[in-house]
Amino acid sequence: MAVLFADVALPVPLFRTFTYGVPEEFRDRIAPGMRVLVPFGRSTLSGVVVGLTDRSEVRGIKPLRDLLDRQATFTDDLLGLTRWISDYYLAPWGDVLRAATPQGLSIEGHRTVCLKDRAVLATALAERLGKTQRALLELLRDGSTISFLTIQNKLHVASVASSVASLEARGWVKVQDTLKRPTVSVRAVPYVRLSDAGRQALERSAPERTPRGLKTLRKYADVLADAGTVSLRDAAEQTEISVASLRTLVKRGHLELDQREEIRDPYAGSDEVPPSLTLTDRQRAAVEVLQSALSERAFQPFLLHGVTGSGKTQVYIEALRRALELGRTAIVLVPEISLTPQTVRRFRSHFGDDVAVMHSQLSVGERYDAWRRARDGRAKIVIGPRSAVFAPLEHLGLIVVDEEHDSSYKQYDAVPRYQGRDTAIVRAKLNHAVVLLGSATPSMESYANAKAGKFRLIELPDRIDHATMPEVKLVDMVLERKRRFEEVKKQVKEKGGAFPKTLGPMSISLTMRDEITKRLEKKEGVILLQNRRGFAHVLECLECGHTERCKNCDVTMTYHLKTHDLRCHYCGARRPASAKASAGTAAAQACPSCRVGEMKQLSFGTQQVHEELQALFPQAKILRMDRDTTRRKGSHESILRRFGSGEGQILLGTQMVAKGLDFPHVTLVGVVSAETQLLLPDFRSAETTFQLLTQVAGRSGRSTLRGEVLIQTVQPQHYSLIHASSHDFNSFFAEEIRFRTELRYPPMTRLVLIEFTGLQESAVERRSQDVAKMLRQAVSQGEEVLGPAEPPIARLRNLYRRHILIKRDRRLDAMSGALRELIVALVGERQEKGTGDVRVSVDVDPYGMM
DNA sequence: AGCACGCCGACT
DNA sequence: GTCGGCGTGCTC
Repeated sequence: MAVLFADVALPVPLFRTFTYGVPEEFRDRIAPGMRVLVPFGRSTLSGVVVGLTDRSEVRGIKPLRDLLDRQATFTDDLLGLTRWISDYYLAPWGDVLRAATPQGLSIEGHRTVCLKDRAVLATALAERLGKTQRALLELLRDGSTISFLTIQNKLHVASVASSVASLEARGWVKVQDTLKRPTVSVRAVPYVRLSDAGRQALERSAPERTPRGLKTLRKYADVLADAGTVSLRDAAEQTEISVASLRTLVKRGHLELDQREEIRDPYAGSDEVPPSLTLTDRQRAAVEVLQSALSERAFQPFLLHGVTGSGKTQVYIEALRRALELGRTAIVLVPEISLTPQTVRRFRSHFGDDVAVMHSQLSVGERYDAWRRARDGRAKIVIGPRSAVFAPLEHLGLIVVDEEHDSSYKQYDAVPRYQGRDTAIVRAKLNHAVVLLGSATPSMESYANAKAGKFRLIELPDRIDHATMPEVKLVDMVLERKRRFEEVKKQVKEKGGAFPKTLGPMSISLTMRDEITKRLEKKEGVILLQNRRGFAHVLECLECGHTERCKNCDVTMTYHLKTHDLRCHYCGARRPASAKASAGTAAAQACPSCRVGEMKQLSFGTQQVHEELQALFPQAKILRMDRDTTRRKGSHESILRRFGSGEGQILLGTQMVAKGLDFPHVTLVGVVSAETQLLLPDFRSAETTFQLLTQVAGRSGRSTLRGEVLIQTVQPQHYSLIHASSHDFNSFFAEEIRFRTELRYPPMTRLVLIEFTGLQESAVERRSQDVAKMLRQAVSQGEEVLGPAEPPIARLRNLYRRHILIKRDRRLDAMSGALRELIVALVGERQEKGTGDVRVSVDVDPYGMM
């Protein structure tokens, strides 16, 4: 076949490819998967060749401008995979390919303007000009060349193109197309460390009386205590001292500087001797099954359900070893939050430089190098978060998805909104590879698949070290409040004085307080989980713990302060906040269930819990770990190190403390409020609650010391809590799947969420109503349209929001027909930012629907 | 998405 | 009479 035409996918919101002519010079080496530079309208874009042909019907074909690769960036299987994502998640293929392109390779085209001749400036400015044009000339006055984008930002105009065109037509300015090729190269970077002189200077002055001149140095030394040599940039970032100030310290001789070649693999050289693997019988059996699947070289999906501490990672490692022995490569997907140096070290200790790590926190150069190592076959295992599913490995034999239930596998905030785990399964299918999903708390989707025989189920029901599962107790906060009340009453009686208006902070119950006290006395560690994601407003009865749920959707209803009503954000149903809402008094609302208690809005912040704890245990050192305290690089590890070394007795944190931590001295894990998760207005709230509690419970008693877990809740009778406390996944699954079936939620159905946002609420409402009407006309058997409804966060970043939810029967194939056409049209619609405009986005298989 | 084309108000 | 507002349509 004579290669004359190339079909190119471009990053534009169009569900089609474009055909370009292939110039003579490229014909012998162009191949699908290569990136090319093509003229598109007035601009130049970088796209990907997805097909080559010798004939084309298309008229007005332009030749492509340049071939950007010697070796295809995308292998055939990645073209197929991205194509599938494009079809399934309704995202333009070009957008998917861009998301799969390593950052070091993406080429951005810029159009720039400069004065044609400085002499004409005076002439030009003398003419009558529009204000944009005049401002533009002023910017160019000094002869500089500026990109369109920069001009638009500086002049605060939406588009500068017409003004430029007008100036260009009169011959005053010159327009150029420039392409910024990323320059990824080896470069030297400055490193700093404390000099002897600096160390001595610090030793001479007592820490508490540091002279002003040494304050900065002291801060440096404190923050980077045992870090040794760090790059200047990292040092500045971690100490929050400016680079300039650090350089001053260098000048004074307190710090030393040296140049090093930039280390592109930040994990290199950290290899340790691999801990010897002695597999339990269960683990060995699991590996055997995987081994035989690997040698069959056929697509086979597995679900590895192993309780916390059952040694899933060892199974992964053994399976990886077998895959490599068979001459195949592998991908290990881990949740973003778990991709710590610790995790990486674990794999590197076994596979050394065969491992490449892809991580969003790596620099562009590091990421590019990891990508290239995989592409060239120098790395055989790629570890990374969701996006590592695009690792350019050939001979792919195994994909491991650790913590497969983790919601971070779903991209929700950008196109393509793909599910990394599901994409991994498809990739494995395309490559005749084995995919291994692992979790202590499998997602409903995966476990249902296993039960249906679509996945092969491997169970690891025992903890590896014969440690017993911790004892989990539910603390009934309604009872605790009564206890507290009685206690206060007693105090008032004994000591006299007025009865306090409030009972004070109540996030730590008496039971919890007593248990923490015991641990502090025994010098054992305590981990407290304070999940603060409960930002949706929920009303709860202080007496019986009752919350209002939607009759159609059985999700928690969200309280709206302004209108004083409760709304369901799935179907849009609303009703007054309280049946007998008191007319005059805004405060007291009686509970419709027990008729006694008051419905109150719940909220506990991390800060508040921290203060309360500190007041209860003034002598204890409490370490906080949440997004605020771990923002800086390395602070995550530093907090954990301090806790591990016994410097802090209580570790208080968000979800972060639930995952993978292993501290033998921890014998108590406390959950401040199970409700923050459970009451989220989301059909998955029971599932995520079960998962979170099981994960966090696994942190307790990781050694010979028996662990205990206390979960504070106002609904101790809730099945997700009961089954979490008895470590009974199967019962939880059975109960939850019944609920999902009854109310038609995944995995029994598939969802598509359509979101409308805009500055004008009326416009958003109108548009969503119109679309809902059209969708209702387009649906067929087994499909239903819910909404539009106001989401719990009804206004976000100044934009009003509405949601439409489409439920489709699970047995239906991928969307097709009128419904699909309609939604594709929505995605391809112009998305302007004007006042009256409404943006539409589509999310297939959505996760959070807040 | 960009960008051009094209039709209407307000400023020289 | 032009400048520039954004509605509509196209990009191989």
